[in-house]
Amino acid sequence: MSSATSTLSAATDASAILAPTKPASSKAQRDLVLVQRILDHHDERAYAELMSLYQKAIYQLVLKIVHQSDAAQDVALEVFVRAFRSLPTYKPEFAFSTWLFRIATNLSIAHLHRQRLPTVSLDAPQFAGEDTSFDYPDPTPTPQEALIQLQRIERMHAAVNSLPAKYQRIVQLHYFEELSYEEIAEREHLPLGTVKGQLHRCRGLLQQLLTPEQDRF
DNA sequence: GAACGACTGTCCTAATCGGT
DNA sequence: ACCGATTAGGACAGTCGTTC
Repeated sequence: MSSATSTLSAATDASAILAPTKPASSKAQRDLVLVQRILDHHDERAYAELMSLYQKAIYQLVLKIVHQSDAAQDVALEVFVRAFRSLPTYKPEFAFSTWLFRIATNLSIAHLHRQRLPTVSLDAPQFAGEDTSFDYPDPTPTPQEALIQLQRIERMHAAVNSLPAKYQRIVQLHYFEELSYEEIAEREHLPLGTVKGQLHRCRGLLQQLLTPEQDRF
């Protein structure tokens, strides 16, 4: 048994349940028992019971935030997956429901961030009248914008290619293959500080290479 | 000049608190 | 019970001083 599970076991034994800091409601006690059955015996029926108890409420909470039924179903499912995976870290001094709803809220917000939905100020003119429909700008670039973007990318590649070979390598790994500093250090057998320092110098060099003469200083 | 590592800053997730 | 606001903590990126 993990130490986290042990901690929960110790905290949810009879004395802890009977004498918590705040008197637990009957629902909270029922939830604790189910949680304990999952942790101690990997009881799938307890898992299913907890899920059926909160499925509808979690879905409704998520739906309120993400405003899309399909996405709400996905996020609600993710909430249960995340919750049961993190169950050993759950602290029984708080209601299981509070903890679960907190996870649901956070995952819903994270979902919105992933969607990168543009935000609209409540002070925006469209709220002055009765029409509360949103008029989002079309994110698709125009042909001119696409061409400018392409030229920028070509300039960037040319600048990277003019760097010393060892710098090219870590720039390639970090910015094009999106490896973290730690992954680069591991792959290239370099100390982490070296990777950070080299990328720091690379950025300075690239800035010089990409800044036109007349724009400097 | 380059390598290194300590320190600092930023972002994200989870936890907590207080109000309704 | 629910929800918004705030806080804590961890992970990661970035900066800078020291050493070679």
